[in-house]
Amino acid sequence: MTNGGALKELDETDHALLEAVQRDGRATLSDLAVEIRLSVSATRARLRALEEQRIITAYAAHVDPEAVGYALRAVVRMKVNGPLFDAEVATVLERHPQIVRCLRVTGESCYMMEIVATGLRDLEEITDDLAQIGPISTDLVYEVVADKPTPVP
Amino acid sequence: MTNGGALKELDETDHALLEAVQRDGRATLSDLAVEIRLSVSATRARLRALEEQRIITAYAAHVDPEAVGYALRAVVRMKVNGPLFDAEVATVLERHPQIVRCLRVTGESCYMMEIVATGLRDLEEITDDLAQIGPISTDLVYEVVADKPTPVP
DNA sequence: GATGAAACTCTGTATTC
DNA sequence: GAATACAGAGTTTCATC
Repeated sequence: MTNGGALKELDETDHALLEAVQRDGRATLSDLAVEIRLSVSATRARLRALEEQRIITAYAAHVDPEAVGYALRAVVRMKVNGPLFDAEVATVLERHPQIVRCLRVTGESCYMMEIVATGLRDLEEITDDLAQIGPISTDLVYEVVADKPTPVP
Repeated sequence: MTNGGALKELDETDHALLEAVQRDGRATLSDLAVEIRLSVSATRARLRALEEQRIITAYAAHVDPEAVGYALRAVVRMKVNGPLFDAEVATVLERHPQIVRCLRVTGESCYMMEIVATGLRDLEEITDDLAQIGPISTDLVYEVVADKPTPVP
């Protein structure tokens, strides 16, 4: 029987594997095997285990928003008065795929969102929608200074 | 000669390809070819072009921070008085891989950061370091409500 | 965890529309 | 620009040690 969920301690080799596959998600098993100094089959077994334990949650290509036409990136903070605005927020998130990230955080019931937009007009449309839910404050992003993978301690 | 950089209009097929490869970064060319209804060689040509134009910037595995021991996630906003604190910020980013994201934004010369930490003690160590650069405000993240790929318009 | 053989995938080149 | 086809190299998979 396969063990789909049980958490095991991650050893140094697992850490190296996670590090490698975050750096290059398209690396072949053979590449990874060389990197972590294991056979291909052992590498595959470990990678599978990490996937099945949902430690690796996905593999994805990164697309540069600017290169596909989003000249702007903004951070929007939104306060909500009541306790549960999950439904309203979910609706807006579904309506606007350009809200690429949304966090619910402490401090005056805030949501923090990251939005990509083709221009100010485009951004305004989304923020107008958000402002219906609660008071917002919008900051434009000058630069993504860092966007790093999860470190493996 | 190959065309490494020139920007071309992306058509529907390119959009479908970007969408597919963001959803599954490990999909084989054959998989992608089926999905976008093109031959393998045409699919490969388009994927190459997207990579060479730096529209696809990377492929990466996503690792769940919680699953590798980071119980906490925090958003830290930092104000800096002077104009260029890039060097100081770069140093802290290098010293703390747990600062997984850093944006430079409008509004009182702010940096916004996302940090993963094993606990409050761990988080405190990083925020103490940041507080040396400028005044900070820290919010804990209750929930990552959404983390979506770049939409292709 | 390693090995090796079979099946599959990728890459480059050539041909045709 | 795209489809088809072919071959060699590389990769994955699985049974076996």
